[in-house]
Amino acid sequence: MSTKSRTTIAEKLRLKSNDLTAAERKLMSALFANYPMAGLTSITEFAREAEVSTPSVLRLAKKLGFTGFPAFQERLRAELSAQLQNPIAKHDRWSADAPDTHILNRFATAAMENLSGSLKLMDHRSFDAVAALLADRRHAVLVAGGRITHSLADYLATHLKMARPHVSLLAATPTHWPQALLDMHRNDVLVIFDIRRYDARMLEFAASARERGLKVVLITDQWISPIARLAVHSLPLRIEAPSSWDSNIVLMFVAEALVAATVNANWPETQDRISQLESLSGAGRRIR
Amino acid sequence: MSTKSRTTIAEKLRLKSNDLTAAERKLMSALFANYPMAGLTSITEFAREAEVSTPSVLRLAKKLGFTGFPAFQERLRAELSAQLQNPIAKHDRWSADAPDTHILNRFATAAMENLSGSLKLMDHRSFDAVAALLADRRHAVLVAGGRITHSLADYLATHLKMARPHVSLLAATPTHWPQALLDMHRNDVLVIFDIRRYDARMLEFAASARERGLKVVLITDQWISPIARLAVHSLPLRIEAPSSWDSNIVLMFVAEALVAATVNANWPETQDRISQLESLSGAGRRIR
DNA sequence: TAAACCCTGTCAAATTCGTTACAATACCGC
DNA sequence: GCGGTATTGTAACGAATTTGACAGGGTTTA
Repeated sequence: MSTKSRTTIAEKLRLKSNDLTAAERKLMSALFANYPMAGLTSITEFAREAEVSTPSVLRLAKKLGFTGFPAFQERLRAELSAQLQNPIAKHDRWSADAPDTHILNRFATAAMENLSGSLKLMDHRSFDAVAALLADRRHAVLVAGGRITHSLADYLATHLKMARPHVSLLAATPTHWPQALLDMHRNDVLVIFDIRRYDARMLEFAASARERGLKVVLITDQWISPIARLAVHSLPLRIEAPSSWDSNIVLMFVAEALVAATVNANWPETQDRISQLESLSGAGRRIR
Repeated sequence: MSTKSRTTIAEKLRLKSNDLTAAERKLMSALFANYPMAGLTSITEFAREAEVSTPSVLRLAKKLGFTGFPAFQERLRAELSAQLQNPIAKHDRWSADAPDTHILNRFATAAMENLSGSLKLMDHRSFDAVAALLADRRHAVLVAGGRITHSLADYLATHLKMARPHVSLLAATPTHWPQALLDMHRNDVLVIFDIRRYDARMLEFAASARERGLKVVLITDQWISPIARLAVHSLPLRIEAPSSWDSNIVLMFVAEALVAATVNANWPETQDRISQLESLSGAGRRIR
């Protein structure tokens, strides 16, 4: 991306260190003492820190080729920002020979940004709390999704069913929703996927579920569905994509991570359950 | 060092995330997208970045308990400064404060490796060829998935249906499969998701489809399903995960990218189709 | 030693920033 | 529907910052 990686301010300073004046050296050493944070305050404070006058700071900035102090500061910020980026974010080329503009690469970049953005947005303690709810076998779990997210709900339910009993998937058709609540009881868990174009009927359903005493867990986007107010835990995620639709990859990411956490929480029983499942389905039909 | 480790702004935000207003969420999201640098510019620029007004920024700062924006900013700088001092904090930037061993971070790493591995494994020309097949409206498309991948097939079919006509999803139950072929003709396209624990019945089904003259497209894992021998195009992907199951995130990635490519290939018609869809579903029921 | 030059700080003008007050809008319950 | 509350943006004000002009002081060179 940024093939033209310009020299950093630190380098520039070292290069020019020989023809710096006394006041400028003071500034340089003050900056290096706490690089680059010292330069990110106001020009006044930076000057006071280095015990020089404000115009001296300005002169240094101009000497380094900037139009003014704000420009100098912006460069410092950019440097730091680049340095803070995820190591993984620094990919040169995703797909060996496809151009950067190829849709695969554009999607890969978006997916990556969504993923790291989501991890920053999401509270890992909420995640742990949700995983704990899902791991508690005393209470049933119902998984719900809207028009787009129904297949995600399906995915989560399918995997959860392998890990524990009493897991069900809410039907795709709203007319069947009320009866789903019939078999759910107080403190059972309802996991809802709801992303923008928030579904009004899903909100109503969540409200009835909550009235019945269910614990509502919400997996939503960065704009956060109104269901959040009813939920005991909300996991907000980033879902932007370079297309007409959003990308639901991070939803699946969370679904998989939740399943893994659930499995880990109760490994012995789960292992037993899985091996039983193996023998049951293995007996049914032999491959090849 | 930080004996008085006060809560970070990131934590404060997450704690309050449930009673933030829409504008405040925009700010939160913008801040996390580039944390904490986004908040270290002027209030004006930060507001513009998040697409809210400057007073909204101020209100958020006050809501978090600061006397004003400069106080808020100073705290961000202090955090950053502390973080830069200890190198350990640097790497663990995935989920702001979760340890590297946390399952979220382990999964994120795996997902990224799978993604970049898949892009290297996959030939982008095959991808383009598949996208072209899906974009050709003269031929119908049938999407199929096995026990685990059925929800992925569902996902792809749901999105493809929005982009073009004549898309169907193969039922989850194998007994219904034969009749699905009845309505398919020569040169129609069959997209199959098949990952390890390859399904023998799916192989049979692919064989009959091919006999009938369908073009089989396979989306599979790095060990490559036997269906590949019958397929005109195969997209092999990496699906390893730090859990008992594989990760199907990259399958969804490919599904989304294929949809985007299909849409792009035929934008005018698709746009028309989507707006028709909008008005139809809007007319059908009014929200609230 | 004196003059020329460079460096540095003080001061004030211009700009930008942060803040407050107020009005418009959206949202909610009845 | 309708009134009340909450939320958001616009506009204006005061404060702080940035910048340019100027003058004092130090150093070098003839």
